[in-house]
Amino acid sequence: MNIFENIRIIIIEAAKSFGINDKKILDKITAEPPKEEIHGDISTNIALLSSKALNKNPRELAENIGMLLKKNNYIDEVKIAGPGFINLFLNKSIFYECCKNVLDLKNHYGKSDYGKSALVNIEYVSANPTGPMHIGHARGAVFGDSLANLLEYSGYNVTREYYINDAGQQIINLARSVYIRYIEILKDKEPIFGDDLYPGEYLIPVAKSIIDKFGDKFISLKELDWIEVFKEYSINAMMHLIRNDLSLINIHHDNFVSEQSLKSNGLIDNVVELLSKKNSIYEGVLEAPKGQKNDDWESRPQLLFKSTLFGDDLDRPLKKADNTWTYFAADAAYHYDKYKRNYTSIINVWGADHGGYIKRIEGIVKTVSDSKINFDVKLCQLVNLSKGGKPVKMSKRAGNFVTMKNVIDTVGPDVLRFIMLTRKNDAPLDFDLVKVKEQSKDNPVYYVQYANIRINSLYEKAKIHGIDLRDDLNNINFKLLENISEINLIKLISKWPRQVEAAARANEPHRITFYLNELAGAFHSFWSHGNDNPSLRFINDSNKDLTIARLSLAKIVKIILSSGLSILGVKPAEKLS
RNA sequence: GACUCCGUAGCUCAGCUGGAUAGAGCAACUGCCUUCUAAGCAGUAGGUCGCAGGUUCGAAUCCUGCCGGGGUCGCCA
Repeated sequence: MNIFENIRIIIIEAAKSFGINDKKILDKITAEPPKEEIHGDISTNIALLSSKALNKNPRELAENIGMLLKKNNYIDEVKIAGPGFINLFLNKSIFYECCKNVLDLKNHYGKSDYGKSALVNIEYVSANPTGPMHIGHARGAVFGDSLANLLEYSGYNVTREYYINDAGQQIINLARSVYIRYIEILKDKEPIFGDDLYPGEYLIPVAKSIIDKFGDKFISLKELDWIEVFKEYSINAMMHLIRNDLSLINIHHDNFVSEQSLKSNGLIDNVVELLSKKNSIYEGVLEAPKGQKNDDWESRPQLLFKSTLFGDDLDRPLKKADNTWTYFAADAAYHYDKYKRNYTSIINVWGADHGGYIKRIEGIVKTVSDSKINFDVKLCQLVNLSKGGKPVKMSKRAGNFVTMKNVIDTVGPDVLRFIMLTRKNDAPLDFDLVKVKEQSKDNPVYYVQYANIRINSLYEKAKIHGIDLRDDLNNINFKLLENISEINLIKLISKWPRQVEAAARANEPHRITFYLNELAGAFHSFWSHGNDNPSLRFINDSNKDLTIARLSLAKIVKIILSSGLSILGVKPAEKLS
């Protein structure tokens, strides 16, 4: 039950009876909570939107529509304000019905069929298989996974996908790095790594596993003869490592797509053929890059995609000088493949450093789909890691970068996931390894979790009074909840479904975090009133009906906390640690 | 130089895809512990929404141009 949607339907009916049938206007009619409480529970812009079409003064029209709306049982009072807003003051009964609805639906309250089972593909993480995940990867991973949860919760059919960059130079470098470790072990030789290689010790076990299987047969062979074996073993080992890291924060992709497989199964040829048919590629010569000296720039005709048609500053090459495909060509094939798999929406979660890459891929998606599918790229900004206020410096060259696993070992998976969603994706995020573990109201994780812990303690207290909140209670009289703090809490509860929908529409899971913070705040607020005024405590020995109503309210909060946290991928804390 | 994100209270940030007198939390100040856990709550104060135009009934939000900050800009992946 979404009371805002219910009231909106009533308003639309009213609009129709005033002769407003233009779908464009009807679709724009809002029923939303006003910023200020004194303006009522729901505000609608219907009069402002339709005054022109009806050729009437908006305030006068608002008066007339308002009189009609007032006849509805759920609407106690109607006030016209400003240029022609209609403010509705709802009868409390609708909010009490909403409470009952939550208890009936339990963790289904807030779920919707908003997405109408549309197929959505979310590609996230896609870390290069050259080493363990570091803390920067974690943000995109958590964001993407929570977005997937959010969209599933909102009725979409979601595929969680990982694109494995298992081709190209970096994989050769990876294989060479493992070979150096191989030689190190077999010949007891000090390893020397070039600039592009990977000196991390995590490659030693990979070399060992190759020795276990093949012995020392590669020592005397030329690179050409060992490189493929080393590539395969290294990629498999690194993907195993990454999947293991991901499972620590409960991330499991449905589908892994290999860049190499796109190259070998001819999909690139297919997409190039299609782009050619659509007249989107040509043989051309790019200008030398501006603003930087041309060290080895060579002007030559090459196969280009017309990405400038989509706002890119250059048309982008599909083939390198050695006649092999570029990374972009493979990625074009990858997105063509997604299109062919019938997704209606494609969402990519990338690091902010890939911002310049959006337009060319958007161009590909638009071209191959004739602009028929939704395409959205969510960029995640940097994570500034610190420890007790001191920045943690990371340098890959020195090899002292902080891995995601390090952080999980320090703060736990739930804290990591929660904190990663305390900022919107395009804002930088501060992550302090000490602060996130503080048990104080400054720490949003504990603020929210503590609400759940308090409710758990209520469950225990209730048992002593012979009430088992795990059961479905009958005859709950929500009307007894009349205190302003209770009403505020109930009103916030009634907003949950529309918050979920707004978050899903914007692809912004952080809104769930902010809502939960607000919900926890409203709960703490009421709880504390019990300190000042014993008659406002949840458990009231002299009034069992009131006690049951209040405990049910607590149960409702627990249900929503649990739903919200499950979208974030965080387990509710059951007690203080 | 181009592209992109950001600029909102002293600090950290929200702001429901255009709504009303712009909101939280820190920090500051004032109260609240014989308690269902004070790991919390109530209250006070704090603003030219970077600047200037434009679009309309109405702009923090959309458009244009500046100013300031971050990021990106390979035949790398």
